[in-house]
Amino acid sequence: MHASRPPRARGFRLPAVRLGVTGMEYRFHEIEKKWKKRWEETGAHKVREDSGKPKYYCLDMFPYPSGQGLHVGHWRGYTISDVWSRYKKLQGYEVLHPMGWDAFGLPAENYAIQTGVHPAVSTAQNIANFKRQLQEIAAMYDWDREINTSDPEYYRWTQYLFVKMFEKGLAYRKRMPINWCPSCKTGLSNEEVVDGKCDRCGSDVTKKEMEQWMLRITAYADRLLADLDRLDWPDKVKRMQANWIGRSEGARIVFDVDGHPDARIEVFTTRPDTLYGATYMVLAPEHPLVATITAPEQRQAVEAYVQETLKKSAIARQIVDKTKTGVFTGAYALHPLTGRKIPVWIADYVLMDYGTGAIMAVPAHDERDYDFALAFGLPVIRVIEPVPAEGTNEGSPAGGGAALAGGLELGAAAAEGAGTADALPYTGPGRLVNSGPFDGMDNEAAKQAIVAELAKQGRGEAAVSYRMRDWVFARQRYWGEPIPIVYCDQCGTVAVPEDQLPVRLPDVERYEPTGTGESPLAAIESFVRTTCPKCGGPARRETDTMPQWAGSSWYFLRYPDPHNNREPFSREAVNKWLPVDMYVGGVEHAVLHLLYARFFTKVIHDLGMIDFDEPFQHLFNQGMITLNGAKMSKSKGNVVNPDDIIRDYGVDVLRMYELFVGPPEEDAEWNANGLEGVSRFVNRLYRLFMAHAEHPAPPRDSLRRLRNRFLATLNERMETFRLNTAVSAFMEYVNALSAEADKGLDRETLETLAVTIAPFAPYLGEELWERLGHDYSVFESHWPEVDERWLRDEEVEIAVQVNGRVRARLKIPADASEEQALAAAAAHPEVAGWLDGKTVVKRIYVPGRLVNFVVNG
RNA sequence: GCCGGGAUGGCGGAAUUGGCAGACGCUCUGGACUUAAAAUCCAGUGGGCGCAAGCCCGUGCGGGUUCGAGUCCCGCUCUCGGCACCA
Repeated sequence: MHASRPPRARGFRLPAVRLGVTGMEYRFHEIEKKWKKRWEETGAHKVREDSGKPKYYCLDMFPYPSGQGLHVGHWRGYTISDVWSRYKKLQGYEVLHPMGWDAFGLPAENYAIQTGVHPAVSTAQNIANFKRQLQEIAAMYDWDREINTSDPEYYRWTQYLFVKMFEKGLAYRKRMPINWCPSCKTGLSNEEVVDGKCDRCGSDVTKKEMEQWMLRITAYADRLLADLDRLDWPDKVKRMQANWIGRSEGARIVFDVDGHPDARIEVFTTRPDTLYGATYMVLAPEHPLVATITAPEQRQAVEAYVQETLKKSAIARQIVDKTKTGVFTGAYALHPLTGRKIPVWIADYVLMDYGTGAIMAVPAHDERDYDFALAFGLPVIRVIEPVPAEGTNEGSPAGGGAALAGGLELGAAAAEGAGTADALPYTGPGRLVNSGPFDGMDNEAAKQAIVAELAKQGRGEAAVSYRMRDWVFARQRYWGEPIPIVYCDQCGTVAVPEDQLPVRLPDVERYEPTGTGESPLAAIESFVRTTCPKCGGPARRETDTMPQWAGSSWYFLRYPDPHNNREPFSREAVNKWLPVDMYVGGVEHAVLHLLYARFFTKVIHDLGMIDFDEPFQHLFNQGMITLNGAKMSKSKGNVVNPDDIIRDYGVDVLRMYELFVGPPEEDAEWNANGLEGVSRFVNRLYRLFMAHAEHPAPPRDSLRRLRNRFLATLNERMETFRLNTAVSAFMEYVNALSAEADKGLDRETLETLAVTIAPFAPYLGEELWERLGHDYSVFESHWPEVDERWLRDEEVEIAVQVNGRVRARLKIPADASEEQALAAAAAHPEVAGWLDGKTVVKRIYVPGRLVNFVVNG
């Protein structure tokens, strides 16, 4: 808990307290109230489609409106994006900076199960509270464009997009094992399984075979990977997505099964070069061939093992200690090139949903296969021998280029390395042995050669596999978009036609699952029973709903045209505003949301509905705010409520502190003293400004110089997104102006201050701007230009070093020649002492920076 | 295990392409104003030695390159993320 502070009197002091004749107290509550009202009246935050200005789309990741409300950690991202939006507006852009609600989701449904309050009701309440809190931020959201994913007028179009995918074959049904909670009697998504237990009740999660709606995201794997290159995103996020997609190149190889002429085992491998080292095969326990090929005497053991595996959840199967288990099927595969008999096993270290669900095991060159072979006494055949690469000489301190010297050391290095490189399993590069016609071949070349030979015989081909799986798109939950599909005995699986959308979520009495693994919708007869859109005969509705990720996968396309009731968006509006220029949000969505949104965008592009195929040009991940080193959360009891801070310090101070707290992309610890410091600064700025606003002084060079330097510094810090140092720049500038203030401040200094502070502290910016006599909003003005002339000095101070140590500082003309600078430096009395009696062997001059004399003796 | 980020005063953090380490803020100390306090303003605040001028040390640790390294290279330590039987 943060130190609770006594309520401050500052904000509540009512009479205008005059502080001498020069200034007034900064009464933020009055100022906030005044400008809030004015913005409302003038429609200050409405986007003007016809302004003719260049567009800028600055988007926040829209929140799930939880019952917890916002804390100061949430404020950080919203502040960053709003400062950026306002900055862009002052630079002359028409800025779209919208906000909405990712309003479907499990918490509302769980709340309904506990209390019976309809999710629509609790969600509406939460949205009202969130909206109130978000309006406190003073962000320039255009609330006319508010989006709610649980609104039928919105999810109608989510369903529409699903239908389009269904028509394209991108949405399909598949029977597969999913996570299953035997106590809650419901299927669970991976997110709902924590450490192998049900997030709701804590029971051990098992697996259950169920029909699932899937989206064929793997069809886009290549493009999702390749197009990352075009994005201006943090490397970390790109890397996470690339890892998630997990492309690997290799080969698909077909093995015949001895005594089963119809059975063929297909494997995927990245190491076709090790084909001659395959000493056994492994099928995933769920593999369809298991039932076919298992020998009668092994059947009992195999079935027992399969049952045991199915009991484990995917999670439990992964967090085990990796001890290898498995059972021999009694069947033998035939090596595609030698015809050698290879025993076929099943083991849970082979996963059904990666590759082909079967592998050729090469224990000599794969750690997992080696462990398994060791555990079950299977043979190990070495087929790759390490070869000391020529020309490399890692031990040489001189680095590359010393090929001859390296060659001489080669013998010793090879002998030394041989002992370790001989050990199995060996996964490095080398030369083939025990591989028939391929012996002696480099293993990389052998990959090609062996695949070519297999292809010639029709027993294999080059192949690419992805770690990423297709997207399980069905949930057995109430509070989500109904999947718009109807099952007809005559016509089969039929999509609900466009003109019958939305399929509305009906009211239900009970939100608990039905017990059959179906969603609560299955219990509503009036919902389930329908007529087939094709033949008009009796039909049943799909009762599963979409996952929470559905609505957020395209919401950014809706903001440009949020009230369109004929289509999800007009092509023209979306092509005008998209791609999003700046997307601000937490890194926790690095993979799921951002990958799904990219996938949807590409699909929508391929449907011909939009011209671009990447939604977010620039992504920025803000760091979290921590308190006592931990992420803020109500359950941990370490939240700071923004309402309290606003009451005591005002909105502008909180905004500036959210930036000043640290580099925006890094986590930062909340510190009440730091907030106090920012508050002091804002008050100092206000007093300084007010002391001179009535009667500005005539301009003078020292102020011009300060102003232009400040602007140049600020611009640089804005453009590099170092917003914490941008706040520092204001502090430095105000400190410098304070030192000059006894001679007065000119009007341009004051105007610059008012305009540049406005994105950070919009209320204060407006107030100061008005105080200078303007009768229009500061945000209708322009970000000031830098006059380069004032950035140059006639005189610069340089450091004079002797042997790299600073011995004196010296002012010289900025345009001094090297000779002049060196002469002046050598003549400096402090320096002369250090040069006395020494020989100067080298002189370095870095213009505007320093002189260095290298001496010896 | 694999991939990646980070380590700078009492604290949060600044430092263009290698060029005056510690901007800015906090904390603390002293002073001004006040009957007093709060607020505000002024000065100081990395460590050591010194009356002082000043000198020496100092950016996680050990090496290296360079006239010069927080920054570049090699080898470590600790720490924080992500992935984790993906064939």
